[in-house]
Formats: sequence, C-alpha cells, structure tokens
Amino acid sequence: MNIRQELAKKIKLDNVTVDELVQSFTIPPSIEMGDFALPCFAFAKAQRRNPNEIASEIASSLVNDELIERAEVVNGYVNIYLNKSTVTDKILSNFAETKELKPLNIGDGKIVCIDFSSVNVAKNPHIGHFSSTVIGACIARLYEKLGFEVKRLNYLGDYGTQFGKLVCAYIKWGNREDVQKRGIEALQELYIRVNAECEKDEALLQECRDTFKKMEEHDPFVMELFEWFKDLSIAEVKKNLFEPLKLSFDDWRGEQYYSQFTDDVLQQLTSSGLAKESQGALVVDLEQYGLGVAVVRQSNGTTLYLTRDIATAINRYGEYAFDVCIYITGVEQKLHFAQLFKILELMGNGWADKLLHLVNGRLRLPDGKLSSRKGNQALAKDIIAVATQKACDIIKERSPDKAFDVDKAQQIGLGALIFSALKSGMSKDSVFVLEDAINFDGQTGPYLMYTHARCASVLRKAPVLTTDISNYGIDSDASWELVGCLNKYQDILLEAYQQKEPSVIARYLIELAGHFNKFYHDNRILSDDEASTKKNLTITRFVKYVLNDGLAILGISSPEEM
RNA sequence: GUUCUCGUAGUUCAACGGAUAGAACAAGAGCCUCCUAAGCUCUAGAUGUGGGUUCGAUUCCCGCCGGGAACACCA
Repeated sequence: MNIRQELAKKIKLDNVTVDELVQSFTIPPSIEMGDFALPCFAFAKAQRRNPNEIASEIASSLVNDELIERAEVVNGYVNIYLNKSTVTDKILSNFAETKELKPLNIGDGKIVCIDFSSVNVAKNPHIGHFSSTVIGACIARLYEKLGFEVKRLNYLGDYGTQFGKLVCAYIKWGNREDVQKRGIEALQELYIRVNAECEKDEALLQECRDTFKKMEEHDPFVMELFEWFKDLSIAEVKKNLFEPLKLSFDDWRGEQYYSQFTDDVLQQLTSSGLAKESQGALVVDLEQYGLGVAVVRQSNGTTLYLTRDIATAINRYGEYAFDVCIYITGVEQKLHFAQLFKILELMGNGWADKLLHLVNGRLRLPDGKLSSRKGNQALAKDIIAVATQKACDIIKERSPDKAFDVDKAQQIGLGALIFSALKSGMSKDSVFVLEDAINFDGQTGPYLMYTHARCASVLRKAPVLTTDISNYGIDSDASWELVGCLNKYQDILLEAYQQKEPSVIARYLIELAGHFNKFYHDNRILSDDEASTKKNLTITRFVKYVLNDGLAILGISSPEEM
C-alpha cells in the first residue's frame, strides 16, 4: 500500500496534481508531530494566500477517515496522524495475501548490459576493485529484481602498451618457475618494476611500445606469453574475488577481442570526416562540446582504449540489442566516457542515448592512495582473509562448543566488507578504514545478518497458530514504526533504481533492523496472548522476508543462525 | 592555467529548498534468573569562510580557503 498516494488522493487543491502532492509530503522531525506532513508554503505562494489558511482548509477536509486519525495545523504544515490500527491492518494483510512483496516489474524483460569489475591482467585486485565489483554486482541484481534481463560483462583489460611493458619485463627479468609458483604476484612485481624503470629510461619505454606493436601484429612468441599471463590472472581473480562473492559473468571478452574491429571504426571515422590527422595522430575534435580532443590512433599506428571502446560498444549493440548499457568505472574516466558517447552519437548511432556511465568515487587509504602500479595497496584477498579470521575468532568465543563452520565465518566477514562498500554513496570519494570495514557492531553487515538470524530463531520457536489474518487488532505504538518501515520497502527499491544507488537499500535495511531490534527488546514476541503472538509473528516473518530479500540484492547471505 | 568534484561531531557517513541537522564507531553511564547482548537505553559532541537569492539554505548562485580528479598519442 502506498500511503502517500492514498493521502494525496484525499486532498483537493486547485492547480495541484496528485503527483505533486505525493512529492510534497515530508516526514515530521518527530513522531509526536504526526506520521506525514504537508508543507503548504509553495501552495500559498502560488495562490497568494496565507499558508496556515490553506493548511487549515486541508486539515478540516481530512477528518473521519479509515486511514487518518486526525490532522493538525502547525506553522504552515498539515500534520497528519494515521489511524494506526487500520493502517497496520491494511499493510500486514497486504503482505500476508501475497506471501511476499510482489516485485515491481518495471523492467519488463528489457535487456540491460552492465559492464563492471573489468579485471586487468597482472593486477592483483585491491580493495578498490573489490568495492567497485560489489557495487556493480548489486546494481545488476537490483535490475534483475525489477524485471530486467541483465547481462554481466567483464571487459577484460588485456590490451595496450601496458602489456607490451609486461611482456618486455618478463623477457628481461622474469622466469617461468617463479611465475608458475607465485602467479599474479610475480607478474605484478614485474609490472611495477617496468613502470618505474620506464619513467627513467626512454629507450626501454620505446622497446615496450614496440612489443605491444608485435601484439597487434599477432607475433606468436609474444602472444603465447601474454595468453599465459592472461589465463593465470583470470584464474586467480576468479578464485580470490568472484568465487567468494558467488559472482559470475556472462561475457568475458575484453579489449583484445574487440581490437579486431578497430580498423572498421577508424575507417568509418575517417570517411565520415569526423576524425582528422593531427601531429601524426588521428583525432576527433570535440572542443565545441567542451570535451577536448580525442585521439583514436596514435602516431605509431596503434589504437587506444577509446578506439577499442567504440568498437566494443558497436559490436555489443549488434549482439545484445540492449535497451540500456551501463558502464561502471572510477570517476577518473568521466571525460573518457563523455567522449565515447559523443563520438558514437556523432557517428550516427541512434542508440547512443541508451548508454549510461556510473562512477565510483575514489577509495583512499587513511594514509594515502591505492595504486597497483606503485604497490601501495590493500589486497582484496588479504582483507577478505582478515575479515574471515575475525569472524572465526568471534564465533569460537561466542559458541565454543558448537562445530565450527569456516564457510559461515567467511560469509560473515564478507558481509561486513560488502556492506561497508555499499553503505555510502557510490559516486563520492571515501576513505577505506580497515577497522570500520571489519567491524561487526552498529551499522554493519553482520548487524543485519544477526537481526535476520534473530528473526529466524524466534520463528523456529513459534507455536503453530492458525493463519487467520483477517484482523490483527493492532493499536500498539511499539510496532507502528516497524510496520511503517516494512511498508516502505518497494519504494526504497524504486528509489535505489532511480538514483542508481545501492546505499539507499543498505541504509534502509539498517533502519528496518534497528526498528525490529527495538521492537524485539520492548515486546515479548512469543507470549500467552495468542492474538498478540500471532500479530508479532506476522511482523517478524515479514521483517525476515525483507531483510533476506534486501541482503540478497546487496550480495550478503542471510544466515538462519549466528 | 581550464573544467569537474568534495568540505557536516574526534572518525566514517546521512539529510526531494522545510520544522529541533540524523546515525554508527570511538568516549562516558546503564540493561542478560526473560524469545540470540553481533542487541537495547541514556550522556556528551558538527554544517570550512564571506556574501547573495528565499517565508525558510547543509542543500541553489558568486567570492575566498582547503582536499581530490580530468585535461592528445596510458587504461
């Protein structure tokens, strides 16, 4: 039941639509001031009347209603007090009838490609990769929840001068046994070293560029080495990141794959006159759009990230015929994607407006930046291990006699890390504080998991009662806020979708769990009073359902026991 | 230099232009013979700075100070 909608329909005001009213409602700062409030200042201005006058008019039209207990006028606001008993009844019946909240189907099977995570060869994923992967995975699940058909694309970073550097470094300093033994770690060391030396040594840099050129020309020796590095990198990222997260992708094709189409792109850009020669390179001038100049072919003839992205987008559209294609990357790529989208549009691709770029803010460590090139990093696998260890310690301390379950410990540790990555706005820069990320108290993943387990525990102990739900007879204040919070779930999913913002869900679940824990503390759920027990169990069941559903979207498991 | 972003308790984060700026962690004080104390109460603590628009500004506009990012051959 959408209470705002219902309230708005009851209010008649000249030149104000129901939608505008729905938007206008606010929640009063304190529950004593009512459940909803309607500020009348804007209406007053339009009608050139006193806000209090309008508010009084509205308030007096709202009496004697099954939803509304009373309405008061305070300083230009109409404060609306709902009829707790009937409203609670309506909300719970609504839940009970559908057994669960009917998922909104706004996607209607539309195809959404989501390009996220984008593994890089020879880069051991750090906490920043973890974070952006978790965010992308969450957005993907949210779209699925809302009825979209989602394609998860991992656009492999497996092409470009940097890999010329890697191969060069291996030939110079690496050895087969070491790479076989230490895998991505050994590769990353080579990568860091070669980057450092290239900064001082122009000749080496040129050698690396030439090695990349050999890759573009499919030189067998170079390619065999590189394919090896690539397989090894993917295997390790899968094992260390995607398997713990239970995440899989529909498409792993990366830059190397799509590079076969760049000639066509360059051809099109040139023949259409979009791209012009400049200082030996081929560029698209986007100055008139405030997007600078975009290089699409370097003066040595090799292609760039942008060139490949153009080819990739065109091929993806051809293959998936997506209705929306979302790219999730760091903010530093803002200009890049603005250029990409504009070029695709200028090339005459009508579907360019289906592309959407979402950004992750930068993640900093308390004492500096994350950088895989400089080796200053908090590795995802290490942090997962630390979080898991902490969960192990706590479980052993809390229940020393029970059989120890390592998998559960990892789920709890991951729950903490995932929640910490999702709880604040994704586009804002943030600081990664390890102690906070692996904290299990307060606004954390384990708090939500614990609350879910607590619901489960109560329900296990519940007696079998008739499922007569015709009348709950609820009038207690204790459950009021909790039920109101439950009722918001669908709106929250919709808001998260509209804002493309996982933290909306994360914060909502904290609010819900908080209300439930208070409810649990203040009320005896299982009591001698059958009617009250029935009501409390109904509420508990729905809290458990919403927690489970919401946590699943975030990518966090919902344990029955903790 | 140009453009874009951000600045809120000791810390990490909230707040469609709305009422008394919310939480959590950390600090201090309480609550387990009672459905899981990974919980629940209570105390203390914040809008960088100067203007402007507005009935009303953390939010919008301008200046300043201070972070971060991008700005043609990296991805």
